[in-house]
Amino acid sequence: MDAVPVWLRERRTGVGRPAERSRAEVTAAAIALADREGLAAVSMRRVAAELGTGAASLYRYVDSRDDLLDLMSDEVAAGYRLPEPGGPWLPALLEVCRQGRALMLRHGWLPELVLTRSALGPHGAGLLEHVLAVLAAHPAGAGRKLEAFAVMSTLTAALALNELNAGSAARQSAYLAHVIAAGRHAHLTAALSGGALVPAPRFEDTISRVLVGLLGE
Amino acid sequence: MDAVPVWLRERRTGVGRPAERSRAEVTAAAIALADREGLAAVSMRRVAAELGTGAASLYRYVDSRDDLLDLMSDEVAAGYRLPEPGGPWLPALLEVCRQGRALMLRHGWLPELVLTRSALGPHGAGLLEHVLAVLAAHPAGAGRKLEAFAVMSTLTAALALNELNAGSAARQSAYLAHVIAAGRHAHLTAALSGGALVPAPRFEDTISRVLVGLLGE
DNA sequence: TCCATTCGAGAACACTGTTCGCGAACACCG
DNA sequence: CGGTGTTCGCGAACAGTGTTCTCGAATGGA
Repeated sequence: MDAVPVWLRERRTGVGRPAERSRAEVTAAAIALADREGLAAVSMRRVAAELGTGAASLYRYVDSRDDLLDLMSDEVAAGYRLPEPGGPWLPALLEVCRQGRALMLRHGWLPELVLTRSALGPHGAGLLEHVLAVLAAHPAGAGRKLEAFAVMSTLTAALALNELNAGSAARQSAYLAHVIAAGRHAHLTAALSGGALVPAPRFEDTISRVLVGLLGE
Repeated sequence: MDAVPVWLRERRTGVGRPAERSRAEVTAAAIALADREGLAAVSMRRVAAELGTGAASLYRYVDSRDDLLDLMSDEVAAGYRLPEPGGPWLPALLEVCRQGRALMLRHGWLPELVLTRSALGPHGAGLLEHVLAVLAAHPAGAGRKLEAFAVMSTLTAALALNELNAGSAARQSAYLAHVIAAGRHAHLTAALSGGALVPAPRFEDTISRVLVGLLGE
């Protein structure tokens, strides 16, 4: 099997008929479509239609739909604007998470990709490099630093997903209301009895606490 | 729109032709299929074939495939064997995570469902009730306790997913090796130069640190 | 000019989730 | 016993999906 990731299969030399489009162009079309109609709308046919071509043509640029999804993830990761590493590590990592959250809220389909598929391409590797640079002076081992990166990504995506779904959570609370009405589950009832009065912890506070727990003060 | 979750739509009264199967039977067939061939193999036609019926028949028990996925998640959550709440909260929560991890390793399709869809049914609500009971004496607010539950679930699922994908991560490391060979990314190179010598932090240690960071000592 | 090589894309294949409609099966009622 | 109301089973169909095959068209280098 050739386990070559998308990012290593490069364009052939200048021989033969030149391509009318680029991989970046296909990726951009897919992102635009996902932004507009969600990840489920990103089918090969619809992306191709977005470009005014046939579905089969996309396979000249991409091996599969999954490849295209990986390209989309990494392309969005190009949007980070990170300062030079330096200074205390916690604020630096929080800034990474803040920007990650902003990117995910702008592209509502991203959290799902980040959570279920963990492929990092060039921009993802650059982000990881930045995090490791920020933690360069930290005494923790490499394993724990890599884990901190994974936890940061996962939690940022999960919290962003919660924010995005906050509107359409009627189904959820409908059933929870029923559970409360049933009488059992005293603690659940107490926790939710405040209605919307339950103060949701703020994003940065949560991430901050988790990172401090993981890496020490 | 009737935003009624699956768990509220109950069987009608004893009038009319009786059903030949039960919702639990359909759920069990779907779980068996997913255990054997993965979540992608769980199509309405294949689940129906597992039961020896036609695909359309399943819609007598379930409104959609998504409903069936929610039923599968909650059914697995019935597998928790939780002791009576009491004693210090940290070991009690760690026990929950340990069992969650075991369930997810046994059902490799579960992490994806837990991460992307957060519907909790009867057993999920029971689990949340247990966690809240364990934290009953804890001074944190309800919002933070609910968040702790979400973080526990998310992190357990994400770490289990990593373990499950550890074998087929050749693609990933192939590209990272290329990135290292490229010369840039000094910190990434240093972090991974140990090869397999990088000690992966242990599951319980990670979860423990995160929970302590979130909820205090 | 020729040609190896690449690209574009229509057609086809094997699927998918879901709906419609009809015949069959049952519980109840007179 | 014969309806009758209601539900169930499910074949057929619809609108899509990812992917492969194939072949004509386009190109740069010789």
